[in-house]
Amino acid sequence: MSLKYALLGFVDMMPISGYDLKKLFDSSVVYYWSATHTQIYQTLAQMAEEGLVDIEVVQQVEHPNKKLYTITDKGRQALREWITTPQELSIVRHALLVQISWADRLRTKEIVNLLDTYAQKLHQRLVLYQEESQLSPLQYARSKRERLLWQLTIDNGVAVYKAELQWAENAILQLRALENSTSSNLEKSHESE
Amino acid sequence: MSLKYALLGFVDMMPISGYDLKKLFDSSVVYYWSATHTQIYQTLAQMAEEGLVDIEVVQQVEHPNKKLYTITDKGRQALREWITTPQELSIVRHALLVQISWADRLRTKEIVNLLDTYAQKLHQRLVLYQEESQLSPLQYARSKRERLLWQLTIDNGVAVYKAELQWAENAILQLRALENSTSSNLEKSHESE
DNA sequence: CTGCCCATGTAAATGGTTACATGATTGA
DNA sequence: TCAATCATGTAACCATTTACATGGGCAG
Repeated sequence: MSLKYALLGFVDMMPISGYDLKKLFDSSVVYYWSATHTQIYQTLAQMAEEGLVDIEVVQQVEHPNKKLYTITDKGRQALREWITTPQELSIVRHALLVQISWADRLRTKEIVNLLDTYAQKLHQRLVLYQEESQLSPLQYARSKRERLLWQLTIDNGVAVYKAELQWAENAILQLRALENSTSSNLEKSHESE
Repeated sequence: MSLKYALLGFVDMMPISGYDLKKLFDSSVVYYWSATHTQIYQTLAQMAEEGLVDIEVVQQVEHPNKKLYTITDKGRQALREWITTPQELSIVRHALLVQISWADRLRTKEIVNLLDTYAQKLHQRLVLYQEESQLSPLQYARSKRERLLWQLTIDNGVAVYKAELQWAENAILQLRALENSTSSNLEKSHESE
């Protein structure tokens, strides 16, 4: 369960509440994992049971009380151990590709539309990352080395999304080319074979 | 739930059993989704309840009986509708990037090791896809157009994994460069700042 | 006075994996 | 005789999402 260790790393930087962890996870810098507040609160509770973190309740007047989580020695040790354990390649679940593989039922126009919508979303995401990588948490890095590591995680997102974008644009070209070649001597044909 | 429609597309090609669907999903051609047999059997049962598929039990002597699933008109309609519905970008859950982001605790050698192990796995996967794309189910495509679409799903995997590979190799270079620049006038230093 | 921020939680459902179970056939 | 293939399933668990719940402070 990687979420546990994603959280633990932040807790190791500073005592922090579940609420603030959620905000960090929503920032695009932590693009490589996401979680709902429900899951974060529950995972933190579980980590406390396992002795990886300690809880300190901070009384507040103008706001609801908050729980600050602090890493323990056991937590620090568990984190270090997990970090060095090789992980399997992530399992791919790519809804668009499921659609593409059965899209022969659609008109070329519709398929191109699917790909184009996808490309637009990729483009938005890319812009977000490239902007974000200039500002924000990267500056809180405690060493040049840590900043490089954080930059690398963003670079990964940029690299992957750029590859997907190129793929989508190229896919559109190939589909159009096929359409032109097969319906070249027919007016507005919708036949597929 | 994309699994339902991934299954439905195959069922629309030919009457097929859960067992054979599992085999298809395990072939690397369907790289974009995976499922255990448990999940496939249960999803098929659910699809039957919803009236998307019909079940025919085939009695066998030398082997256990099997259930052949056939698509219904309702199923065909549901599939077409889902295919044209734009999906959100997949949620990224990238365990290696969680490790990288907290890896300042490790020696450069250990980080490089992580990246290198990852790169090797990517390489294996890439070889698999590029081999597989020549043989196998691609030949069962019912039209030139369908074959192009299936090829595109494989191309996507190849493109993404190539991008990740380049990223990993580049990351190793950057880490080594940083190490050389910061410990240039120290013998075997392990300091990070 | 509307809606967002602060801050945490419970309950229920969905999606997915792992373990356990059966039992005949076939090839090394 | 050992393991794999054929073929399906249940039960329990883990991971994650969605919906529901509370309640004061603060800005437009």
